[in-house]
Amino acid sequence: MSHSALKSVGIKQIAAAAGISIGTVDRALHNRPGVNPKTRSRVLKIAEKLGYRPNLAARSLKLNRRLRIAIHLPRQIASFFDPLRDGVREAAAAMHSVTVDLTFRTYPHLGQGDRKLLDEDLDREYDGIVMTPGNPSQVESTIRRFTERGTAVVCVASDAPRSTRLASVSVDAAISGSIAAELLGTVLQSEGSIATITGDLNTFDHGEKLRGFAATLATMAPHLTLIPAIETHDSPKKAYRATLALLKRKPRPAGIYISTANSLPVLRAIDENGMLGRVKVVATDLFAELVPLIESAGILATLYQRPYTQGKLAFEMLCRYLVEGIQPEPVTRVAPHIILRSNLPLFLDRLPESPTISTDHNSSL
Amino acid sequence: MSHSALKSVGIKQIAAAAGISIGTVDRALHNRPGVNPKTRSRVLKIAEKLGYRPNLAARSLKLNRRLRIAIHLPRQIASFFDPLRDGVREAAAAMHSVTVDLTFRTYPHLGQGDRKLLDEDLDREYDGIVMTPGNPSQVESTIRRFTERGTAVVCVASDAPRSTRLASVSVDAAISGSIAAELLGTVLQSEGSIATITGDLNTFDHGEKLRGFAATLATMAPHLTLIPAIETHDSPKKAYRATLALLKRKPRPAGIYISTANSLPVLRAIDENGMLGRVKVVATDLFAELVPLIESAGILATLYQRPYTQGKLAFEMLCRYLVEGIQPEPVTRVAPHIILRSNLPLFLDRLPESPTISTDHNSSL
DNA sequence: TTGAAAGCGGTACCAA
DNA sequence: TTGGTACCGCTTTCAA
Repeated sequence: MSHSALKSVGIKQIAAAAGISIGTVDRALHNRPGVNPKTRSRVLKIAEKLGYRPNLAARSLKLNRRLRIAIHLPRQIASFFDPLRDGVREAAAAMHSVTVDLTFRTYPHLGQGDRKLLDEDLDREYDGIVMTPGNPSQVESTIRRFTERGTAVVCVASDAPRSTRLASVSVDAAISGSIAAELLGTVLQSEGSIATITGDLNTFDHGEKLRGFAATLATMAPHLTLIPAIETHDSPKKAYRATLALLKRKPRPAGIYISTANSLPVLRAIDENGMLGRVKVVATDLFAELVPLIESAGILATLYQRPYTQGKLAFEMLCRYLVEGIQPEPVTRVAPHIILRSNLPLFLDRLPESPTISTDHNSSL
Repeated sequence: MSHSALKSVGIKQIAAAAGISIGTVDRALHNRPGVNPKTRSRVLKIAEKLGYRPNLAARSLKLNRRLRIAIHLPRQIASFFDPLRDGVREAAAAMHSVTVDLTFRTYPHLGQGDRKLLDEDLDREYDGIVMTPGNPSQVESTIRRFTERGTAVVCVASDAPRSTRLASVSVDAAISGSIAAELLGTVLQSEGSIATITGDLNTFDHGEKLRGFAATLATMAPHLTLIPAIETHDSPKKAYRATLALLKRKPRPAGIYISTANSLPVLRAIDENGMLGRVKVVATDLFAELVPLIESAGILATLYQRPYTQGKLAFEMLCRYLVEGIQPEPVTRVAPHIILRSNLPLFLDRLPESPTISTDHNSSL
């Protein structure tokens, strides 16, 4: 099995072994036209036997490729998408074999202007695109047109499972919901009702979270009753008002699961009612304003979706595919981190410090 | 700030701009002897202005380096160190710019034969070593001798903070302990006592875990009393007997924190006393036998130390340093994953399937 | 102190 | 269908 590759074999040694020229070896190895089938199979066999591994440094030196990749993400919610962009940038900077042209394209909200911006880029001949599908049914056709033109599309943060995207990277949304249910079920040991607050149930990720939450609550915490989900559509005002209404219910909900990173208005409403720490809250993601609330046990836990890691993984996949032709796993599910009071310090250095205004821009690496 | 690097600048462009030859440019850029200081500074300035980034593909093609790296790890506990080795292998396989010669060196237990094996490798001229320090004071001198000979040492899974190691990668042990304390403190709401079971308090990692556990228990769960720690020194028999003795105490401990991956004998003893699920247990790491116990709520949670990630990170650091000369962060702390019933499925695919017998071997990539 | 040139291992083009 | 060769950007050796 193991080849003592003390002297690495190249096309030269293959050519010598086959008694032909390196040009022919190259053509054979790459299925290029104009090679005698017999020669070809002989070359392939020798290459296999010698354990030939192409020297990627030499290849990339010669080809000197440029990869044009567009990153289509919403500006909101910045505490999530900014680090996601950082992850992409970091991964791009680590690419040694290729020059990567990154173009960041930014639209206001999930599902708000995303499609228009994508359409603008249709004829810009990108090699690949990283994007977050808001409402999948609205972007499926656009994704299809990209892939038909040879642009590989990777979904990040949410998925469009029925589209022609190459791959997707996101947290396992159903399990995120399950974790929230288990945590609330463990802490709340007597009967009570539980509310859930989400962004938009049409977004695949959001819907999955609530399905997972409901399922686990039913099995692991049957003493807790689930109140129908509230959709805020990323509107702080709506979220705030809905929470106020929630807290007026009789009986008052014992716990709340906020499945979007947009949790501040909800928490403000809870705080103003003096219920912080009394209503048990599981939030989503991490940003500066959440830190004191976790430290003071104002919220029970937050499920950190590791945006940086997601961006990095999505980009790495896309590049491996474009450069080496390696087909990625269609679905990669990142495990969310459960952030409690005790392990919060581990995550503080990943907080985006200053909420800088990010504008569309182009960076060449 | 941003250079429109549309045509990437190389030493050729610098040479042209300076009106000299590429040979001199190279010498100037690399601080090689025999360059007029004035010429040198002029070259550096131009390189800076042009935003010169060396073409790593060309460099590695020319240099065609081989990196010799030894991986010194214990065989036990395999469920931890096997995936750690996999992480190293994976990272090595992903190295494109260099040929990596990996040599795996394996000794029975942490702190048992590690030093002898290291000494054997002293004059083998490795470029780097990845190792787990058992008792730091015992390996510090060996680490020093390696670094003096120009072999970079990276510690993984535990640290030897006072040694001359280049860097260390491990979970944040103190916080692992804190998490365990917080979980037990949340679930156990009435008064009671808590036991801790560890490997060897001399191992940096183990000591830190217990310190973190004790500190957090005192502040976040003052209703729980801490029983003095039990050291098992990786002996299953000792662990089993100590647990039996523990369960005979009056009052019986309400919770147990097992801070080593060697938890099976403890759990067996608990099970045989019919106390599984009644005594709340927080374990460490993940392996096949633990899975049904988590699924059935026989244990509360396990703190997964992500051995695969640790191995990958340690190796990547070492290589970045050896290849690009980039000084790594001296200390990298990985956040442990809190595995509960609900998120267990996310981690099952990382389980080592068949406990294959691993022998020392050499693999060339 | 500097310049000129040979190659590292592939790819691609032109000639046979 | 094949062989020969220039070239990618950098390092290194030899000559000036």
